[in-house]
Amino acid sequence: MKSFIDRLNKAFENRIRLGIMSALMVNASVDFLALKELLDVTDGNLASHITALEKLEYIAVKKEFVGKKTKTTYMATKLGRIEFNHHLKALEDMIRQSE
Amino acid sequence: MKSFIDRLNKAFENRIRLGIMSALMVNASVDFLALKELLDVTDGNLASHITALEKLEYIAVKKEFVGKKTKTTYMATKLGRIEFNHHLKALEDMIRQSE
DNA sequence: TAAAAGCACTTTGAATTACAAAGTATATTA
DNA sequence: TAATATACTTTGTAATTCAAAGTGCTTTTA
Repeated sequence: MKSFIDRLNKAFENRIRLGIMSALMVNASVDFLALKELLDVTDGNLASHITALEKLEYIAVKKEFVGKKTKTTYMATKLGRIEFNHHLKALEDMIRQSE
Repeated sequence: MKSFIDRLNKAFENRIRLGIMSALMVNASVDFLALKELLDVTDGNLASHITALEKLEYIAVKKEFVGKKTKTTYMATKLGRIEFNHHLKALEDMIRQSE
């Protein structure tokens, strides 16, 4: 039998990654600057957490041109949504010690 | 205005400390061995997380004699319960992006 | 039009955190 | 009495997190 904490996803343990995912769960897409302001982090720090979530394929990046400038937006992938919901369920179960 | 992630309590970011607190929220008291088995961690690791929560006065230790042997049990303090509930509320707010 | 500033990063290095393993003291069981 | 168990502490390392600085491009400002 798996313990409660093993069902928690390590990718979402960090508050910033949790914040990124939360933002991308309620908003179809969010850009870099908005995330940076929402989470109040340095851009280097944000970029590295974004990269971590990207590598896991929990979030996807879209780069498009607005005139000559690139605009980068992020969104949760299907997998990311599934895993995040699992994580939340595991959290809930642990807190309520159900099962 | 405080961002969502600032309202999360760093003490509860780690999964093991989160697990300890969860266990102590639903059980009046839990002993070392039970926590160790519940969380499936080495005793050194568990002890250090317990110490961290103790220093913050989120949990309290009770040592009593059962015959000649000491029995150690842990329980959440009033402060610990308050802070944990705040943390859960902050988590919820962040996930639902309310406020 | 040259300089400054903004955006979205990457790289670097350092501080913090988390962890296993080993050691300790006491008590119990074989 | 030797082995095992409990509840730790100590030590050292590995992993994680983070700020700061640097980069390349674009836009704004003087």
